[in-house]
Amino acid sequence: MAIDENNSGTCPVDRGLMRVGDRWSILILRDIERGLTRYDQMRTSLGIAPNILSRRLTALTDAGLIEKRRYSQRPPRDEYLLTEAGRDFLPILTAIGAWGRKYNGKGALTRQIDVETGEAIRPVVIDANTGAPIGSRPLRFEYPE
Amino acid sequence: MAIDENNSGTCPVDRGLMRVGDRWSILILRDIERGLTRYDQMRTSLGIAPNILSRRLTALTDAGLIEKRRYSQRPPRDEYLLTEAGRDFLPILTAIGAWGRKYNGKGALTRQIDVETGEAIRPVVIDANTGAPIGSRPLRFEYPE
DNA sequence: CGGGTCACTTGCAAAATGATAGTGACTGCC
DNA sequence: GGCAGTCACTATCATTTTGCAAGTGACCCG
Repeated sequence: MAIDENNSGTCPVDRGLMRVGDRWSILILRDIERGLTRYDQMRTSLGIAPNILSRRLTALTDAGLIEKRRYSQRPPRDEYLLTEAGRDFLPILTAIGAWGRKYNGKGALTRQIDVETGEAIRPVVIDANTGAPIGSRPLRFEYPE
Repeated sequence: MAIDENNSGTCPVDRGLMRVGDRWSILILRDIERGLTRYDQMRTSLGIAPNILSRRLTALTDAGLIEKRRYSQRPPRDEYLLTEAGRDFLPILTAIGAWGRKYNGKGALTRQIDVETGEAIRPVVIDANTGAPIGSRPLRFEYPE
């Protein structure tokens, strides 16, 4: 499916996926979060073909999730950093990770540790209004118009 | 990228994406959540080609996120329902939706309303240990071995 | 000057996706 | 009983995307 440039309907999920709707993009964001901000670091970490990596980095830059920053003039070297939108997406990564651990977690897995408490985080999506986990209270959809 | 059948490394995000790492799969889960559980409902809602829809439904069934249930013997009619793993993924959808609304929310969008309070939900990913939103406290990665 | 690193681009093959048409099992209508 | 219509697909083939391998250009280091 081509990524839809003109907004596709009224679904906010769809709007989100317009920007990060493929596997490589999400894996790239994960790598940047882990500190792998340079082209070759990502290429070897992901095992991705260089042309595909270029394309995805350009797409993520255009989508406003990352930006290129020159960290060395000579030789010219760039790194890719998260923008605010990109950083805002990271909690979703941890939620996907928690789900992946639960349903496909055979073997040893990387964990994220809260530096202060020393404990592994347990990501949960809640409704900030009620504090209740999503799924624990009945919801309904409200469609515009 | 082909969906990797043998587990790819120690990253739980990767493990999660192995199962739902494409746009259509996520959109299908969203549709089922909205009550569109039948083949033709999804096909018209998504505007997806029938062969692709079949393939995705089979993949999601194999991945254990949905299951086929016969709701009519004559004529033979099936619907697709979420499994526990599928329902567990839904909060991530709402988080993606919240992100999509924030960063690509031009125009009227569908919202989810808490039936009891009547208010639109505001999904946030928190760490169940500390109650703090992910991103508000420093974390570090712990790699196995 | 001859490697070596980094960050790519180019060309081509392989795989996935998408459009369109067709199939099979029925129901409901006249 | 015949024919249109619905639902849930499958089959075929064109298009698009992905992936591999090789090459390029800027630079540093000995």
